Amino acid sequence: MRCEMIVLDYQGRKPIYQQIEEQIERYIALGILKEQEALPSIRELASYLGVNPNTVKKAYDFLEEKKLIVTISTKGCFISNDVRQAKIDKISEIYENLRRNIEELEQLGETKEEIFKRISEF
Amino acid sequence: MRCEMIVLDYQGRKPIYQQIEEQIERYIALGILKEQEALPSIRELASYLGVNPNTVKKAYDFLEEKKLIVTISTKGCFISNDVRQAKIDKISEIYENLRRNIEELEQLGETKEEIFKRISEF
Amino acid sequence: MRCEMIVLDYQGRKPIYQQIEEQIERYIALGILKEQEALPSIRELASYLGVNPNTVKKAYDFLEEKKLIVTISTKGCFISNDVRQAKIDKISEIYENLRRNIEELEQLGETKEEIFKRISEF
Amino acid sequence: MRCEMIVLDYQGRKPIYQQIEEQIERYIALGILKEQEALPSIRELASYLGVNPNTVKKAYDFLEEKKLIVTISTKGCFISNDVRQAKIDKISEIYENLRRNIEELEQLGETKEEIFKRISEF
DNA sequence: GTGGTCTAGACCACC
DNA sequence: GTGGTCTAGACCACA
Repeated sequence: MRCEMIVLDYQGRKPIYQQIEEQIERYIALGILKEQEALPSIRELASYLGVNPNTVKKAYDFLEEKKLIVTISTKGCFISNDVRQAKIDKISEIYENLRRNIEELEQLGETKEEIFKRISEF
Repeated sequence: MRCEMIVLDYQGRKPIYQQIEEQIERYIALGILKEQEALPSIRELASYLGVNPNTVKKAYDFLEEKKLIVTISTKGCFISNDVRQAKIDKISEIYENLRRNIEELEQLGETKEEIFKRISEF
Repeated sequence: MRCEMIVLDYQGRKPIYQQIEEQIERYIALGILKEQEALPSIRELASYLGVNPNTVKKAYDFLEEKKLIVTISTKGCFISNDVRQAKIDKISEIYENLRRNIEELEQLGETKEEIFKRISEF
Repeated sequence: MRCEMIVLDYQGRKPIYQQIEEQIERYIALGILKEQEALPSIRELASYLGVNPNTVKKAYDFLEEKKLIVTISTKGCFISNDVRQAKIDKISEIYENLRRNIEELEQLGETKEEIFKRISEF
């Protein structure tokens, strides 16, 4: 992974570590980051982004907890061997989002027909 | 508006003032709160919810900024005269959300057909 | 004076009594309200505007203090016999405003020439 | 920005947060505060001025709303990247003021000639 | 009674 | 260290 793939928004409420975490997670789900691929080292990414190494560490820790990456001492961090589940989870998550949005539109008076029409125009 | 219409979740990361704000916004969008209708006074709602008046005031301030309510000093706070635009904006916002979600699903390899199928099952 | 000549803005920070006071003062300076002319009674104006009589009373009191109106018990309130001074004061006040505005424009980098040009285009 | 640049008037009706807000806005318009420049931290300014941190925060919040400053959580508050529009708006606002003042003077019987004469004497 | 302002402090997450 | 949120109260002008 190249450092430039991470873009931070310093305004807004989302913590930096979470932005890093989510962007890497997204790249994995999209297949842009391949299994076993190396990630930049904590200090390299931190230095590139101009943030504290602890912040990058925190992001990597969360990703490791989700089994999306593995840390190999003295070698660095790598995308896990198997990230299929991650992809499936991400898809479910988005569908759940979709469901909630449509529910809300209905409560706001939009009919199922109108909603489908708009969606098919995307 | 009756105080009981607001329900707080003291756990979770969402600030209290934002919970109040979002619930009132939602009631307005749904038409449950009518134009010109009075809101509970800051003190009354704060005391009912067991929170500080400043917290309620902050919620009301944000709603006023969005032109959803007007506050008349020494009289109280009221739903705005014309709340149609707010409803339209809310609907657009959700559709935009929907669009982004579907786009992302496609990037994750889901076909339009699969997506439509899932949606119609909701 | 007719009650409809007073128009209130319930939003905004300016107190009601002060809005009433300033509008009457302005009408006097402009010569729309003539010397010796009768004002509406406190309760009449209050009832028309939908405000508390105390609020109108406060406005009238301030005007009386400035010698712009006189209260004659059991008869009502009238514009004073001589309001020339009021007019002169008002003009001075506006010129002072003008002076401060131009000073500020100069500090913002506008030259005297530019300012004069803009003003003559009004 | 140095704290000493803010001077408060504890008498008078103008709220403290608004005094802070207006002075900073003014320094920005005058170019004394440069784009991207750091502001004093909320705590630092509050402590220097002897006011509550919330009061300073309120001023900063309003400035952020006007897009004059940006706040980066855990880093501090900074003048925005592009502040030109703010300056242009400020100038327009003052010219509009000027226009209304002159209009009013004319209604009070002053001729354009008299007005110009007085202005050129400033 | 109402909202507007402010204090003196607390605790939190983040960096 | 920073800003974000919140408390528990105060006092004020206004109506």
